[in-house]
Amino acid sequence: MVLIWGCRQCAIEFYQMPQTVPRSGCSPPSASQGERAVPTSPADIHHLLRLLGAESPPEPMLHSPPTHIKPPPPYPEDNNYLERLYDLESYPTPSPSSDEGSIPTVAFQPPSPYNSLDYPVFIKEEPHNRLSVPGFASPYPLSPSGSCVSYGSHNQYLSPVPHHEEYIDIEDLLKENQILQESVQHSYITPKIEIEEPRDHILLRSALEDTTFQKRLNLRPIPLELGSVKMEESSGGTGEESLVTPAIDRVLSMAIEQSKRDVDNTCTVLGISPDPMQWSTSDVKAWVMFTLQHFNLPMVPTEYFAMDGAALVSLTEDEFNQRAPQAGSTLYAQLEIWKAARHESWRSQWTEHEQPSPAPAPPGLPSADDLSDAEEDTESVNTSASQGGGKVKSGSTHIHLWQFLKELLASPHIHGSAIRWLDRSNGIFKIEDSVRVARLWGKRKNRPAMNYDKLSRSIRQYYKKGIMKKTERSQRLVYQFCHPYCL
DNA sequence: GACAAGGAGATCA
DNA sequence: TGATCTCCTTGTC
Repeated sequence: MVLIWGCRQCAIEFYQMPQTVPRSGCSPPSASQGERAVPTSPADIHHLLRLLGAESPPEPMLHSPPTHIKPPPPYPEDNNYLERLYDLESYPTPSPSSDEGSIPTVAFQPPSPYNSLDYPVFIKEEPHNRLSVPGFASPYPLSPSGSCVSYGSHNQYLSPVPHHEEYIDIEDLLKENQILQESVQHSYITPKIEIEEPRDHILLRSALEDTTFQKRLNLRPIPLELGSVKMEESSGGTGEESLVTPAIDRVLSMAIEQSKRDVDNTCTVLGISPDPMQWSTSDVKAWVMFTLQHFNLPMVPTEYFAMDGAALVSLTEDEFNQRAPQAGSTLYAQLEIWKAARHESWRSQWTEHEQPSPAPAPPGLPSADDLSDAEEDTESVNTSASQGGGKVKSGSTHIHLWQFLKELLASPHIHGSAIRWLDRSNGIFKIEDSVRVARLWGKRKNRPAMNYDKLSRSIRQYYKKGIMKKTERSQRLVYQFCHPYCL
């Protein structure tokens, strides 16, 4: 690995590495204060910036000179020596009165073995020409003038930083600056760095767009914009606290965890494997219908997805859109999450504890076959109990009330006049006909004396269990499933 | 009167 | 033993 260019102004160093290239360029000169380069998951920082809605993300500044490298403007008489190489108009200069706020934070690719993870580490540039990287001490001192240097050939800069009272040879300074610019221009042209074509990472997009976990944890959602994430300046924090890496990693981690839970919950509800490759044709149909319903998307004929999981996985997004013009993208994106899930650890947990083939549905819940047959009259199956193959049909008396209510809600063409969704995405539903719902419940449970008073008492028991709750604006006969029971 | 909320004991798998 | 049923009281609309 050879350092090919180092920029003092950006505190970034480009190394020519066997398999890695710096994919994050300098912070755009137009970036406002407080707008910082954003790290991402170890998977791919650049992909994340693109997937966050950026159709034309900022190009890495590898083939054109940075606009902030230009002759220094005239300076006030008491300017610090180090400030002379800063473009005060295009980039914030570290304030002598504060270490925060104006400290540029940029992507930095430290040499291995300091960065075995092979992705940019974010550092801040501190006063006195020192680089500060959590867990990493740079072996390369900066030039005392603060200019960009190639440490491979300019390691003569080992002297302490001179104070501004010391004598400065302006000719040496200008000469150094000239060398710097030539070096910069050369390094922008000569490196033959192949930038991997980013691909949209739908898993992360979906995870980041889902803010339910942030709401539950009382976190403030981070606004995602084109190619960048604006972070609030930390107020009064230390330098390390101002780094966005831990924060964004935490959000990403929680988002991915949320996706894991969603997948697990859907597996439980549908009784299918978390691995789409193992899905049968009926599993595929069940998953498609479940996803369409979950996202309030228009239904499509299940014949369009009459295929097993392996065939489904091989479909392109265009092929999804051909089969479901209004829902294809969502189905494709959801399948991406599931495809990613099969590589994750929780899959092993599933296979260890729950063998899904054949997958028994949770007691009372509609199985995959059930969901694929929307014409089933749940009122007529109240006497059918466990069936062969390990699956429990929807007529089992061993069923929880909340499951039964969801079963009714899943058949709006049959029970829509008795119970219906008001806000499917938030799990809010309304009992339109309390007598009928209670009668259905009593029929299912073989409790002829069941009435709505008793049923509602059972529903209220769910409040303490966190299964259901009253809506924020209390309405009669309106209840809300708590997450994840609303899935 | 219908419904909400909740206490308390009984019942069932 | 947990989930639900059953009965009850109190309060609100």
